[in-house]
Amino acid sequence: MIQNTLNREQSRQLLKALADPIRLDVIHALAQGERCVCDLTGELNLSQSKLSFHLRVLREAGLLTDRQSGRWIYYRLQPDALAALEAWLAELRRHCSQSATPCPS
Amino acid sequence: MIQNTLNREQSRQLLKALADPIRLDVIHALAQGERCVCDLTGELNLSQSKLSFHLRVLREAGLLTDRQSGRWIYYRLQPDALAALEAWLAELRRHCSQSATPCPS
DNA sequence: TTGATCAATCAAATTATGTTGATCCAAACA
DNA sequence: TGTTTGGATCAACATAATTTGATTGATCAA
Repeated sequence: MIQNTLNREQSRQLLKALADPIRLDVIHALAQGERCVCDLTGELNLSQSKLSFHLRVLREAGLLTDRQSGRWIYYRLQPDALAALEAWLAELRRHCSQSATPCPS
Repeated sequence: MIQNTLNREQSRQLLKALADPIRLDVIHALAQGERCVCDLTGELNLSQSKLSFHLRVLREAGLLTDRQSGRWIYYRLQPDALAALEAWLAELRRHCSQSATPCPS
């Protein structure tokens, strides 16, 4: 996530990745700080392949980054992605309160 | 959307509602201001029942409100819902940069 | 080396979501 | 009234996402 303004497709990817209960559990766990995959499986009580699937979705959306150290892999939240979504939301509500011209127009 | 801090389920509802290309088109259209359903079908080139389905999802998530005037129904964005999501995102990135304690722990 | 462990990946089965066309309801107008 | 129009809803179908269990590759320790 380099730029700060998301296009429609980028924001959709982020939103879709976030819109799942298990992935929100992961996100909340990582909001406390970086964690190893093996710790997450225990903490969230998930099967290994299930967690791995959801981590991949989040990583490919740009919400997480990972680093390897020995045989362990550590994941952390990518704050830029969250900030970009925030900016996108803020932009949306700038003009939205304007009333419609009555139909039939 | 009364309160300002979302729980996990509320944020998931909002995110899920937003995570769809057609619904994002609707959201972007309404970000310009209120619109009548009949205008939206034309503007977004959607069948009536399809648009109605997606409007319902957005409305039930709390992202839109509607008002009736004669036989037309006008939808608008609910800025509080967007603001609540923004706050939720901001909270997530507060502590997320802390490194993990190395495994095995 | 060999065996054990961490984690990614795959195919098959399951579940959840979105689409379509028809039908229904209420408001407006003749 | 009867008819038209805007919009919601429904059931059947189509598509997409998730879960599961098995397999694989890489790292490390014995």
